[in-house]
Amino acid sequence: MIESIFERELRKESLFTDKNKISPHYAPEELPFREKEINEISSLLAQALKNKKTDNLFIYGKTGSGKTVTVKHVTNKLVSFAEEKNALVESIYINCRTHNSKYRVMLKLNQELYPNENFLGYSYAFVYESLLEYCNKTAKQLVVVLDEVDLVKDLDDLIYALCRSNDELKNGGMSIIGISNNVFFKERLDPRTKSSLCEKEMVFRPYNARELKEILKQRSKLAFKENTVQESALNCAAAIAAQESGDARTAVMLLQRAGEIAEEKNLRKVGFDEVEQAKKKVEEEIIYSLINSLPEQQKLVLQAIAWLSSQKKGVQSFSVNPKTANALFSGEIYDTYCLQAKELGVSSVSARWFQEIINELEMYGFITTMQSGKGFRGNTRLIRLGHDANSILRAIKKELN
DNA sequence: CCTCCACAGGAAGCGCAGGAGT
DNA sequence: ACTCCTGCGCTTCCTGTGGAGG
Repeated sequence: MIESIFERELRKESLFTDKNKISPHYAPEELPFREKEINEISSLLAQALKNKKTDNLFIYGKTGSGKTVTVKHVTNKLVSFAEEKNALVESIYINCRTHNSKYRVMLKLNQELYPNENFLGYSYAFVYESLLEYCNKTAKQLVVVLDEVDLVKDLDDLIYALCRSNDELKNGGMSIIGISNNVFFKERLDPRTKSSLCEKEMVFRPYNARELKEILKQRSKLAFKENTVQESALNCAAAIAAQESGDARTAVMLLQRAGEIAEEKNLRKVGFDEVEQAKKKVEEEIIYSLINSLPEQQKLVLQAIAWLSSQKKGVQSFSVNPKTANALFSGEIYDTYCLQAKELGVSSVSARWFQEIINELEMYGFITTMQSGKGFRGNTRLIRLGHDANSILRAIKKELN
């Protein structure tokens, strides 16, 4: 029985030559349609090779527009070039989703710089000092890449500390590259932080359908066997991803899943239909992985929001203002959240902390909020779900069993 | 105009955990 | 083994804001 399954799987002819190369994590050698950006970042970072501090750079653009992969590409080249020329340059990449406070970022920096030592439990001041010491001792230029920088809670303090360190250092220096996919994030920054972080700025335009198709073509050559991917599949995946705000990650995932579906069906080629089928799968996967990383209380609040918006009936019919159509008041969300938590036998947080959760959910892009403005309940926020309510409910249910 | 409602968000502080110093 | 320290999630308390309604 089991052997026959193994047997069948073994005999199945794979469509892939190297499946890894069509996964969203794979960084190809060539980054099409980003030559201009690569050149700009390179000439900026070249200053570090001359042992000068480079201007801080702030990059924003929607998800899947190639920000992270471009920056990583350039910094990798920079470091290997520096090694060849004996220049004192080091680059550190930090994802602020997991390192979301100035302390955690500092900690991570030190752990990268001193891989054999443990800094857990030391005070912030100590960790900061040891970072300075590293620069002073080695006289290196550090390029610190802060990905998803908008998720750092005390970002003003962090940027201030990193910038100020340059004044305290006798040797070496520190430059920051901040990456964010939140367009409004910059406007909310403290003016001082803004001016120090955004010395140079870059916007990554989303890819259009034609560019996405080229990217997919390039990737499919690497990952699939020859002539296994039909033109129609590429077109379809590119079109879907272009609609989803030009996200190359989605495009690549679509083709990957479509390939798997085609294999399951024992097809020789990946076509239009497989991509169509992959679409639903990918959408759910993206939502699921986003929700997966959320703490329990945030999941519960999100569940309440999703539940309310799926239940919402009739109310929007007499809301004259299109701004408020389909939107929820934070008060009603809090009540539902408390109720649902009680039903599950879980404790709920205070109304104050609930506000913070709403803010976090907004930062992660699950919801959009706006000030109520004229005509509605004074000073309150209108909250709207950014994704399909039912998919979110399903994903959370899966999470909470 | 005044008061109340419903909310946003700042400030202070509390308990816990994990580590350092002794 | 103990005390002290720090970060962190969270609560409590408080002030501010703008519409609704008398």
